[in-house]
Amino acid sequence: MKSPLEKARKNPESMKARILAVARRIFGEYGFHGTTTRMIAKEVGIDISTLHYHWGDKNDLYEAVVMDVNNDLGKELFKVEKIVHGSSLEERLNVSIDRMMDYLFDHPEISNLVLLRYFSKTRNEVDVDFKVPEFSGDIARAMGLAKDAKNPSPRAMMKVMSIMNGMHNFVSGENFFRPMLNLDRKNYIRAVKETLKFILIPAFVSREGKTKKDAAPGLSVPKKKRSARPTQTAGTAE
Amino acid sequence: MKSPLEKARKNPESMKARILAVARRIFGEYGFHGTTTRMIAKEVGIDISTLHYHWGDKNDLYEAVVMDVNNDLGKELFKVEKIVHGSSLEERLNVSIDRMMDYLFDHPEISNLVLLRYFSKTRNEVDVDFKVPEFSGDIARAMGLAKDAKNPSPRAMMKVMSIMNGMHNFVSGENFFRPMLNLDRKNYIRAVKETLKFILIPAFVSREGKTKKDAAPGLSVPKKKRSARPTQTAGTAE
DNA sequence: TAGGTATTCAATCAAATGATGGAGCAAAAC
DNA sequence: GTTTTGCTCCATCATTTGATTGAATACCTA
Repeated sequence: MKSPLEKARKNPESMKARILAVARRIFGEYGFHGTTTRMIAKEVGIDISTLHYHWGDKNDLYEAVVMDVNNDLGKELFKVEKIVHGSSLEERLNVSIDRMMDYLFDHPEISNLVLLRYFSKTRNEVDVDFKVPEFSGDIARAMGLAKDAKNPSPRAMMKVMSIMNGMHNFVSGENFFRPMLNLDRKNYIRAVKETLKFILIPAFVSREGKTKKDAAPGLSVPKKKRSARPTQTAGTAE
Repeated sequence: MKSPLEKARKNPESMKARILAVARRIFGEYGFHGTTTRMIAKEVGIDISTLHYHWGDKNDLYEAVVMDVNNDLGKELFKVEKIVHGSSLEERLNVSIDRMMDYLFDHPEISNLVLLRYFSKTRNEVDVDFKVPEFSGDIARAMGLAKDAKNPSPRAMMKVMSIMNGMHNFVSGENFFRPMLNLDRKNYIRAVKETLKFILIPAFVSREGKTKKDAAPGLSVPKKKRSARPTQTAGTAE
Protein backbone atom coordinates (compact mmCIF):
# COMPACT_ATOMS: atom_id res chain seq x y z
CA MET A 1 0.00 0.00 0.00
CA LYS A 2 2.82 2.35 0.84
CA SER A 3 5.98 2.62 -1.15
CA PRO A 4 7.30 -0.20 -3.31
CA LEU A 5 10.00 -0.58 -0.72
CA GLU A 6 7.48 -1.34 2.00
CA LYS A 7 5.93 -4.05 -0.12
CA ALA A 8 9.29 -5.60 -0.78
CA ARG A 9 10.04 -5.71 2.91
CA LYS A 10 6.79 -7.48 3.66
CA ASN A 11 7.69 -10.69 1.97
CA PRO A 12 11.40 -11.43 2.08
CA GLU A 13 10.86 -14.31 -0.35
CA SER A 14 9.57 -12.08 -3.10
CA MET A 15 11.85 -11.43 -6.03
CA LYS A 16 11.73 -7.75 -5.29
CA ALA A 17 12.92 -8.27 -1.74
CA ARG A 18 15.60 -10.72 -2.79
CA ILE A 19 17.01 -8.23 -5.28
CA LEU A 20 16.96 -5.49 -2.66
CA ALA A 21 18.80 -7.63 -0.15
CA VAL A 22 21.54 -8.54 -2.59
CA ALA A 23 21.77 -4.97 -3.87
CA ARG A 24 22.27 -3.74 -0.33
CA ARG A 25 25.19 -6.03 0.18
CA ILE A 26 26.91 -5.44 -3.15
CA PHE A 27 26.41 -1.68 -3.21
CA GLY A 28 27.88 -1.70 0.27
CA GLU A 29 30.92 -3.68 -0.77
CA TYR A 30 31.78 -1.99 -4.03
CA GLY A 31 30.07 1.36 -3.86
CA PHE A 32 27.73 2.78 -6.47
CA HIS A 33 30.07 2.84 -9.44
CA GLY A 34 31.86 -0.32 -8.42
CA THR A 35 28.60 -2.21 -8.56
CA THR A 36 27.06 -3.25 -11.85
CA THR A 37 23.47 -4.30 -12.29
CA ARG A 38 24.81 -7.51 -13.77
CA MET A 39 26.69 -8.30 -10.57
CA ILE A 40 23.51 -8.00 -8.57
CA ALA A 41 21.41 -9.94 -11.06
CA LYS A 42 23.95 -12.72 -11.27
CA GLU A 43 24.11 -13.03 -7.49
CA VAL A 44 20.34 -13.27 -7.28
CA GLY A 45 20.35 -15.68 -10.20
CA ILE A 46 18.19 -13.66 -12.53
CA ASP A 47 18.47 -11.65 -15.71
CA ILE A 48 19.18 -7.93 -15.56
CA SER A 49 15.91 -7.17 -17.28
CA THR A 50 14.10 -8.74 -14.35
CA LEU A 51 16.00 -6.47 -12.03
CA HIS A 52 15.04 -3.43 -14.05
CA TYR A 53 11.46 -4.64 -14.22
CA HIS A 54 11.20 -4.57 -10.44
CA TRP A 55 13.29 -1.61 -9.48
CA GLY A 56 13.64 0.69 -12.49
CA ASP A 57 17.11 1.95 -13.23
CA LYS A 58 20.26 1.68 -11.19
CA ASN A 59 19.69 4.97 -9.44
CA ASP A 60 16.23 3.95 -8.33
CA LEU A 61 17.53 0.73 -6.90
CA TYR A 62 20.31 2.51 -5.08
CA GLU A 63 17.88 4.99 -3.60
CA ALA A 64 15.71 2.13 -2.41
CA VAL A 65 18.73 0.57 -0.79
CA VAL A 66 19.62 3.78 0.99
CA MET A 67 16.08 4.19 2.27
CA ASP A 68 16.01 0.61 3.39
CA VAL A 69 19.22 1.01 5.32
CA ASN A 70 17.98 4.23 6.87
CA ASN A 71 14.89 2.45 8.00
CA ASP A 72 16.75 -0.38 9.64
CA LEU A 73 19.31 1.82 11.30
CA GLY A 74 16.62 4.12 12.65
CA LYS A 75 14.65 1.22 14.07
CA GLU A 76 17.68 -0.22 15.78
CA LEU A 77 18.67 3.11 17.27
CA PHE A 78 15.14 3.43 18.58
CA LYS A 79 15.30 0.00 20.17
CA VAL A 80 18.63 0.71 21.80
CA GLU A 81 17.38 4.02 23.11
CA LYS A 82 14.42 2.30 24.74
CA ILE A 83 16.76 -0.16 26.44
CA VAL A 84 19.24 2.33 27.83
CA HIS A 85 16.80 5.08 28.59
CA GLY A 86 17.21 6.32 32.14
CA SER A 87 20.58 4.72 32.72
CA SER A 88 23.64 6.66 33.68
CA LEU A 89 25.72 7.97 30.84
CA GLU A 90 28.40 5.38 31.41
CA GLU A 91 25.88 2.57 31.39
CA ARG A 92 24.23 4.06 28.32
CA LEU A 93 27.47 4.00 26.42
CA ASN A 94 28.44 0.53 27.57
CA VAL A 95 25.16 -1.03 26.58
CA SER A 96 24.75 0.98 23.41
CA ILE A 97 28.17 0.06 22.17
CA ASP A 98 27.62 -3.62 22.85
CA ARG A 99 24.24 -3.69 21.18
CA MET A 100 25.03 -1.49 18.26
CA MET A 101 28.21 -3.33 17.45
CA ASP A 102 26.46 -6.70 17.53
CA TYR A 103 23.81 -5.31 15.27
CA LEU A 104 26.18 -3.62 12.84
CA PHE A 105 28.47 -6.62 12.63
CA ASP A 106 25.39 -8.59 11.64
CA HIS A 107 24.55 -6.03 8.98
CA PRO A 108 27.85 -4.62 7.81
CA GLU A 109 26.33 -3.19 4.64
CA ILE A 110 24.73 -0.56 6.82
CA SER A 111 28.06 0.76 7.98
CA ASN A 112 29.52 0.37 4.52
CA LEU A 113 26.79 2.36 2.86
CA VAL A 114 26.72 5.08 5.48
CA LEU A 115 30.46 5.61 5.28
CA LEU A 116 30.60 5.47 1.51
CA ARG A 117 27.95 8.13 1.46
CA TYR A 118 30.03 10.37 3.70
CA PHE A 119 33.32 9.92 1.97
CA SER A 120 32.74 9.37 -1.71
CA LYS A 121 31.00 11.24 -4.46
CA THR A 122 28.79 9.81 -7.17
CA ARG A 123 29.08 11.00 -10.74
CA ASN A 124 25.38 11.15 -11.37
CA GLU A 125 23.90 12.61 -8.25
CA VAL A 126 21.46 10.47 -6.36
CA ASP A 127 19.14 12.67 -4.40
CA VAL A 128 18.13 10.44 -1.52
CA ASP A 129 19.97 11.25 1.65
CA PHE A 130 20.74 9.47 4.83
CA LYS A 131 18.96 10.71 7.86
CA VAL A 132 22.15 11.30 9.78
CA PRO A 133 21.14 14.77 10.93
CA GLU A 134 17.91 13.55 12.52
CA PHE A 135 19.51 10.50 14.06
CA SER A 136 22.40 12.48 15.44
CA GLY A 137 20.14 15.14 16.83
CA ASP A 138 18.04 12.57 18.63
CA ILE A 139 21.08 10.87 20.08
CA ALA A 140 22.53 14.19 21.19
CA ARG A 141 19.27 14.93 22.93
CA ALA A 142 19.15 11.50 24.52
CA MET A 143 22.71 11.81 25.76
CA GLY A 144 22.03 15.14 27.35
CA LEU A 145 24.28 16.97 24.92
CA ALA A 146 21.42 19.03 23.55
CA LYS A 147 18.17 20.28 25.01
CA ASP A 148 16.32 20.11 21.73
CA ALA A 149 16.83 17.31 19.24
CA LYS A 150 15.90 19.66 16.42
CA ASN A 151 18.50 22.26 17.27
CA PRO A 152 21.62 20.59 18.57
CA SER A 153 24.79 22.64 18.59
CA PRO A 154 27.43 21.77 16.00
CA ARG A 155 29.70 20.62 18.81
CA ALA A 156 27.09 18.24 20.15
CA MET A 157 26.44 16.88 16.67
CA MET A 158 30.13 16.30 16.13
CA LYS A 159 30.47 14.41 19.36
CA VAL A 160 27.64 12.14 18.37
CA MET A 161 29.08 11.66 14.92
CA SER A 162 32.41 10.74 16.47
CA ILE A 163 30.67 7.95 18.30
CA MET A 164 28.78 6.68 15.29
CA ASN A 165 31.76 6.98 12.99
CA GLY A 166 33.95 5.11 15.41
CA MET A 167 31.49 2.25 15.33
CA HIS A 168 31.03 2.22 11.58
CA ASN A 169 34.75 2.41 10.95
CA PHE A 170 35.58 -0.88 12.59
CA VAL A 171 32.62 -2.68 11.09
CA SER A 172 33.14 -1.45 7.59
CA GLY A 173 36.89 -1.79 7.81
CA GLU A 174 36.83 -5.34 9.10
CA ASN A 175 38.10 -6.77 5.83
CA PHE A 176 41.10 -4.52 6.09
CA PHE A 177 41.76 -4.39 9.82
CA ARG A 178 41.10 -7.94 10.89
CA PRO A 179 43.72 -9.64 8.71
CA MET A 180 46.12 -6.92 9.75
CA LEU A 181 45.52 -7.67 13.42
CA ASN A 182 45.39 -11.39 12.84
CA LEU A 183 42.28 -11.91 14.94
CA ASP A 184 39.39 -14.24 14.34
CA ARG A 185 36.00 -12.66 14.00
CA LYS A 186 34.86 -13.26 17.55
CA ASN A 187 37.98 -11.76 19.07
CA TYR A 188 37.94 -8.91 16.61
CA ILE A 189 34.43 -7.96 17.66
CA ARG A 190 35.37 -8.18 21.31
CA ALA A 191 38.46 -6.07 20.76
CA VAL A 192 36.44 -3.48 18.85
CA LYS A 193 33.94 -3.15 21.67
CA GLU A 194 36.66 -2.74 24.25
CA THR A 195 38.53 -0.22 22.17
CA LEU A 196 35.43 1.86 21.56
CA LYS A 197 34.64 1.87 25.25
CA PHE A 198 38.23 2.75 26.05
CA ILE A 199 38.10 5.70 23.71
CA LEU A 200 34.57 6.97 24.18
CA ILE A 201 33.59 6.49 27.79
CA PRO A 202 36.27 8.67 29.41
CA ALA A 203 35.33 11.53 27.12
CA PHE A 204 31.74 11.64 28.25
CA VAL A 205 32.01 10.25 31.76
CA SER A 206 34.11 11.49 34.65
CA ARG A 207 34.22 15.01 33.31
CA GLU A 208 33.27 16.12 36.79
CA GLY A 209 35.78 18.25 38.68
CA LYS A 210 37.89 18.91 35.64
CA THR A 211 35.68 21.62 34.19
CA LYS A 212 37.64 21.97 31.03
CA LYS A 213 36.67 24.81 28.82
CA ASP A 214 35.45 22.45 26.13
CA ALA A 215 33.65 20.07 28.45
CA ALA A 216 30.27 18.95 27.21
CA PRO A 217 27.63 21.52 28.04
CA GLY A 218 24.69 20.27 30.03
CA LEU A 219 26.25 16.90 30.23
CA SER A 220 25.64 15.83 33.79
CA VAL A 221 22.02 14.83 33.40
CA PRO A 222 22.25 11.21 34.38
CA LYS A 223 18.85 10.58 35.93
CA LYS A 224 15.64 12.58 36.19
CA LYS A 225 14.47 15.38 33.95
CA ARG A 226 13.00 13.11 31.33
CA SER A 227 9.61 13.47 29.73
CA ALA A 228 6.82 10.92 29.91
CA ARG A 229 7.21 9.17 26.60
CA PRO A 230 10.52 7.61 25.71
CA THR A 231 12.87 9.85 23.82
CA GLN A 232 12.25 9.60 20.14
CA THR A 233 15.43 8.27 18.66
CA ALA A 234 14.33 7.55 15.13
CA GLY A 235 11.94 9.85 13.42
CA THR A 236 10.42 7.22 11.21
CA ALA A 237 10.46 4.26 13.53
CA GLU A 238 6.98 2.83 13.62
CA MET B 1 66.82 7.24 -11.30
CA LYS B 2 64.46 5.60 -8.87
CA SER B 3 60.86 4.79 -9.65
CA PRO B 4 58.86 6.73 -12.23
CA LEU B 5 56.97 8.14 -9.28
CA GLU B 6 60.10 9.69 -7.85
CA LYS B 7 60.85 11.39 -11.12
CA ALA B 8 57.36 12.78 -11.34
CA ARG B 9 57.66 14.23 -7.86
CA LYS B 10 60.89 15.97 -8.74
CA ASN B 11 59.39 18.44 -11.14
CA PRO B 12 55.80 19.34 -10.28
CA GLU B 13 55.51 21.12 -13.63
CA SER B 14 56.12 17.99 -15.63
CA MET B 15 53.18 16.45 -17.40
CA LYS B 16 53.66 13.26 -15.44
CA ALA B 17 53.48 15.10 -12.13
CA ARG B 18 50.48 17.14 -13.21
CA ILE B 19 48.60 14.01 -14.15
CA LEU B 20 49.48 12.39 -10.86
CA ALA B 21 48.30 15.39 -8.86
CA VAL B 22 44.95 15.50 -10.61
CA ALA B 23 44.56 11.74 -10.41
CA ARG B 24 45.11 11.88 -6.67
CA ARG B 25 42.34 14.36 -6.23
CA ILE B 26 39.81 12.70 -8.50
CA PHE B 27 40.47 9.15 -7.36
CA GLY B 28 40.02 10.49 -3.85
CA GLU B 29 36.71 12.11 -4.64
CA TYR B 30 35.09 9.42 -6.71
CA GLY B 31 36.94 6.25 -5.83
CA PHE B 32 38.54 3.89 -8.30
CA HIS B 33 35.47 2.90 -10.27
CA GLY B 34 33.88 6.30 -10.00
CA THR B 35 36.87 7.82 -11.72
CA THR B 36 37.37 7.54 -15.46
CA THR B 37 40.63 8.17 -17.23
CA ARG B 38 38.76 10.70 -19.32
CA MET B 39 37.82 12.70 -16.24
CA ILE B 40 41.45 12.95 -15.23
CA ALA B 41 42.67 13.76 -18.73
CA LYS B 42 40.04 16.41 -19.20
CA GLU B 43 40.91 18.06 -15.89
CA VAL B 44 44.58 18.16 -16.82
CA GLY B 45 43.65 19.36 -20.28
CA ILE B 46 45.19 16.54 -22.25
CA ASP B 47 44.16 13.54 -24.30
CA ILE B 48 43.68 10.18 -22.62
CA SER B 49 46.39 8.67 -24.75
CA THR B 50 48.86 11.09 -23.22
CA LEU B 51 47.77 9.91 -19.81
CA HIS B 52 48.31 6.30 -20.79
CA TYR B 53 51.62 7.17 -22.35
CA HIS B 54 52.92 8.44 -19.02
CA TRP B 55 51.31 6.13 -16.54
CA GLY B 56 50.27 2.94 -18.29
CA ASP B 57 46.79 1.68 -17.58
CA LYS B 58 44.31 2.83 -14.99
CA ASN B 59 45.51 0.35 -12.40
CA ASP B 60 49.09 1.51 -12.73
CA LEU B 61 48.09 5.11 -12.24
CA TYR B 62 46.02 4.24 -9.21
CA GLU B 63 48.88 2.34 -7.68
CA ALA B 64 51.15 5.30 -8.23
CA VAL B 65 48.61 7.51 -6.51
CA VAL B 66 48.43 5.20 -3.52
CA MET B 67 52.19 5.07 -3.22
CA ASP B 68 52.39 8.82 -3.52
CA VAL B 69 49.85 9.31 -0.77
CA ASN B 70 51.64 6.79 1.42
CA ASN B 71 54.82 8.70 0.95
CA ASP B 72 53.35 12.04 1.90
CA LEU B 73 51.47 10.72 4.88
CA GLY B 74 54.54 8.93 6.17
CA LYS B 75 56.67 12.03 5.86
CA GLU B 76 54.16 14.15 7.68
CA LEU B 77 53.80 11.65 10.50
CA PHE B 78 57.56 11.63 10.81
CA LYS B 79 57.67 15.40 11.04
CA VAL B 80 54.96 15.50 13.66
CA GLU B 81 56.69 12.84 15.68
CA LYS B 82 59.88 14.86 15.69
CA ILE B 83 57.99 17.89 16.97
CA VAL B 84 56.12 16.19 19.78
CA HIS B 85 58.83 13.77 20.79
CA GLY B 86 59.48 13.96 24.50
CA SER B 87 56.31 15.82 25.38
CA SER B 88 53.74 14.53 27.77
CA LEU B 89 51.04 12.39 26.29
CA GLU B 90 48.48 15.16 26.61
CA GLU B 91 50.76 17.62 24.88
CA ARG B 92 51.57 15.04 22.23
CA LEU B 93 47.92 14.59 21.41
CA ASN B 94 47.13 18.28 21.44
CA VAL B 95 49.93 19.21 19.10
CA SER B 96 49.56 16.15 16.88
CA ILE B 97 45.86 16.75 16.40
CA ASP B 98 46.40 20.39 15.52
CA ARG B 99 49.18 19.68 13.08
CA MET B 100 47.74 16.61 11.48
CA MET B 101 44.37 18.20 10.97
CA ASP B 102 45.89 21.28 9.36
CA TYR B 103 47.87 19.02 7.10
CA LEU B 104 45.02 16.71 6.20
CA PHE B 105 42.60 19.55 5.57
CA ASP B 106 45.19 20.88 3.14
CA HIS B 107 45.39 17.48 1.44
CA PRO B 108 41.97 15.91 1.83
CA GLU B 109 42.62 13.36 -0.91
CA ILE B 110 44.91 11.62 1.53
CA SER B 111 42.09 10.97 3.97
CA ASN B 112 39.73 10.17 1.14
CA LEU B 113 41.99 7.58 -0.38
CA VAL B 114 42.93 5.98 2.93
CA LEU B 115 39.32 5.61 3.98
CA LEU B 116 38.12 4.40 0.60
CA ARG B 117 40.79 1.77 0.79
CA TYR B 118 39.53 0.59 4.16
CA PHE B 119 35.87 0.56 3.39
CA SER B 120 35.39 -0.27 -0.25
CA LYS B 121 36.38 -3.10 -2.52
CA THR B 122 37.68 -2.85 -6.05
CA ARG B 123 36.49 -5.24 -8.72
CA ASN B 124 39.88 -5.78 -10.26
CA GLU B 125 42.24 -6.10 -7.37
CA VAL B 126 45.00 -3.54 -7.15
CA ASP B 127 47.89 -5.03 -5.26
CA VAL B 128 49.54 -1.97 -3.75
CA ASP B 129 48.68 -1.51 -0.13
CA PHE B 130 48.72 1.34 2.27
CA LYS B 131 51.33 1.19 4.93
CA VAL B 132 48.82 1.50 7.73
CA PRO B 133 50.29 -1.38 9.74
CA GLU B 134 53.76 0.16 9.81
CA PHE B 135 52.51 3.66 10.53
CA SER B 136 50.21 2.45 13.27
CA GLY B 137 52.92 0.36 14.83
CA ASP B 138 55.28 3.30 14.94
CA ILE B 139 52.68 5.56 16.47
CA ALA B 140 51.78 2.95 19.05
CA ARG B 141 55.42 2.71 19.97
CA ALA B 142 55.78 6.47 20.11
CA MET B 143 52.72 6.81 22.32
CA GLY B 144 54.00 4.24 24.74
CA LEU B 145 51.27 1.78 23.85
CA ALA B 146 53.74 -0.78 22.59
CA LYS B 147 57.33 -1.59 23.44
CA ASP B 148 58.19 -2.71 19.94
CA ALA B 149 56.87 -0.96 16.86
CA LYS B 150 57.10 -4.22 14.95
CA ASN B 151 54.97 -6.19 17.36
CA PRO B 152 52.26 -4.00 18.78
CA SER B 153 49.33 -5.74 20.42
CA PRO B 154 46.04 -5.74 18.53
CA ARG B 155 44.57 -3.53 21.24
CA ALA B 156 47.33 -0.96 20.85
CA MET B 157 46.90 -0.98 17.09
CA MET B 158 43.19 -0.44 17.40
CA LYS B 159 43.66 2.50 19.71
CA VAL B 160 45.98 4.10 17.22
CA MET B 161 43.61 3.36 14.37
CA SER B 162 40.82 4.97 16.33
CA ILE B 163 42.84 8.14 16.48
CA MET B 164 43.75 8.13 12.81
CA ASN B 165 40.27 7.19 11.69
CA GLY B 166 38.73 9.91 13.80
CA MET B 167 40.92 12.41 12.01
CA HIS B 168 40.33 11.07 8.53
CA ASN B 169 36.59 10.87 9.07
CA PHE B 170 36.08 14.56 9.58
CA VAL B 171 38.40 15.55 6.76
CA SER B 172 37.00 13.15 4.24
CA GLY B 173 33.44 13.75 5.35
CA GLU B 174 33.68 17.52 5.20
CA ASN B 175 31.48 17.74 2.13
CA PHE B 176 28.78 15.90 3.99
CA PHE B 177 29.20 17.17 7.53
CA ARG B 178 29.94 20.81 7.03
CA PRO B 179 26.74 21.76 5.20
CA MET B 180 24.85 19.71 7.78
CA LEU B 181 26.41 21.71 10.61
CA ASN B 182 26.18 24.96 8.71
CA LEU B 183 29.72 26.03 9.53
CA ASP B 184 32.19 27.83 7.36
CA ARG B 185 35.45 26.08 6.68
CA LYS B 186 37.48 27.83 9.32
CA ASN B 187 35.00 27.16 12.08
CA TYR B 188 34.50 23.61 10.90
CA ILE B 189 38.20 22.92 11.20
CA ARG B 190 38.32 24.49 14.64
CA ALA B 191 35.31 22.48 15.77
CA VAL B 192 36.85 19.29 14.45
CA LYS B 193 40.04 19.86 16.39
CA GLU B 194 38.16 20.57 19.58
CA THR B 195 35.93 17.56 19.16
CA LEU B 196 38.84 15.25 18.51
CA LYS B 197 40.62 16.52 21.59
CA PHE B 198 37.44 16.19 23.60
CA ILE B 199 37.09 12.58 22.55
CA LEU B 200 40.67 11.39 22.45
CA ILE B 201 42.56 13.07 25.22
CA PRO B 202 40.56 11.77 28.18
CA ALA B 203 40.97 8.23 26.90
CA PHE B 204 44.74 8.34 26.97
CA VAL B 205 45.38 10.93 29.67
CA SER B 206 44.23 10.94 33.28
CA ARG B 207 43.93 7.20 33.40
CA GLU B 208 45.84 7.38 36.64
CA GLY B 209 44.05 6.29 39.76
CA LYS B 210 41.25 4.64 37.88
CA THR B 211 43.17 1.49 36.99
CA LYS B 212 40.55 0.12 34.72
CA LYS B 213 41.18 -3.38 33.53
CA ASP B 214 41.53 -2.22 29.95
CA ALA B 215 43.69 0.77 30.68
CA ALA B 216 46.51 1.27 28.23
CA PRO B 217 49.46 -0.94 29.16
CA GLY B 218 52.75 0.83 29.64
CA LEU B 219 51.03 4.11 29.12
CA SER B 220 52.53 6.30 31.79
CA VAL B 221 55.83 7.01 30.06
CA PRO B 222 55.64 10.76 29.86
CA LYS B 223 59.28 11.75 29.99
CA LYS B 224 62.56 9.87 30.01
CA LYS B 225 63.22 6.34 28.77
CA ARG B 226 63.71 7.38 25.21
CA SER B 227 66.47 6.25 22.92
CA ALA B 228 69.06 8.53 21.37
CA ARG B 229 67.72 8.93 17.88
CA PRO B 230 64.16 10.15 17.37
CA THR B 231 61.56 7.46 17.12
CA GLN B 232 61.15 6.34 13.56
CA THR B 233 57.61 7.16 12.64
CA ALA B 234 57.67 6.52 8.94
CA GLY B 235 59.62 3.63 7.59
CA THR B 236 60.30 5.19 4.23
CA ALA B 237 60.73 8.77 5.24
CA GLU B 238 64.02 9.93 3.89
C1' DT C 1 -11.23 -23.34 -19.38
C1' DA C 2 -10.68 -18.78 -21.49
C1' DG C 3 -8.84 -14.43 -20.94
C1' DG C 4 -6.13 -11.54 -18.83
C1' DT C 5 -2.22 -10.07 -15.85
C1' DA C 6 2.23 -10.45 -13.89
C1' DT C 7 6.77 -12.17 -14.28
C1' DT C 8 10.95 -13.77 -16.53
C1' DC C 9 14.47 -14.12 -19.97
C1' DA C 10 17.05 -14.01 -24.54
C1' DA C 11 18.41 -10.80 -27.73
C1' DT C 12 19.74 -6.49 -28.67
C1' DC C 13 21.01 -1.30 -28.41
C1' DA C 14 23.40 2.82 -27.41
C1' DA C 15 26.55 5.01 -24.65
C1' DA C 16 30.50 4.96 -21.76
C1' DT C 17 34.94 3.39 -20.92
C1' DG C 18 39.71 1.49 -21.09
C1' DA C 19 43.08 1.17 -24.29
C1' DT C 20 46.04 1.44 -28.73
C1' DG C 21 48.23 2.86 -33.32
C1' DG C 22 50.10 5.99 -35.94
C1' DA C 23 50.65 10.72 -37.69
C1' DG C 24 52.46 15.20 -36.49
C1' DC C 25 55.78 17.95 -34.29
C1' DA C 26 59.22 20.01 -31.43
C1' DA C 27 63.44 19.59 -28.98
C1' DA C 28 67.68 17.20 -28.39
C1' DA C 29 71.55 14.55 -30.29
C1' DC C 30 74.63 13.76 -33.73
C1' DG D 1 71.48 19.87 -41.46
C1' DT D 2 69.94 15.55 -40.58
C1' DT D 3 68.53 12.07 -37.51
C1' DT D 4 66.72 10.56 -33.38
C1' DT D 5 64.04 10.81 -29.43
C1' DG D 6 60.22 12.17 -26.70
C1' DC D 7 55.73 13.90 -26.38
C1' DT D 8 50.95 14.89 -27.86
C1' DC D 9 46.69 14.24 -30.16
C1' DC D 10 43.19 12.29 -33.54
C1' DA D 11 40.92 8.39 -34.90
C1' DT D 12 39.56 4.08 -33.77
C1' DC D 13 38.71 -0.57 -31.26
C1' DA D 14 36.90 -3.87 -28.12
C1' DT D 15 34.63 -4.44 -23.99
C1' DT D 16 31.68 -3.23 -20.40
C1' DT D 17 27.61 -1.42 -18.81
C1' DG D 18 22.91 0.51 -18.29
C1' DA D 19 18.75 -0.19 -20.30
C1' DT D 20 14.78 -1.83 -23.51
C1' DT D 21 11.91 -4.84 -26.43
C1' DG D 22 9.20 -8.57 -27.37
C1' DA D 23 8.39 -13.36 -26.94
C1' DA D 24 7.51 -16.96 -23.72
C1' DT D 25 5.83 -18.65 -19.43
C1' DA D 26 3.60 -18.78 -15.03
C1' DC D 27 -0.16 -17.28 -12.37
C1' DC D 28 -4.47 -15.60 -11.39
C1' DT D 29 -9.50 -14.59 -11.99
C1' DA D 30 -13.95 -15.23 -13.43
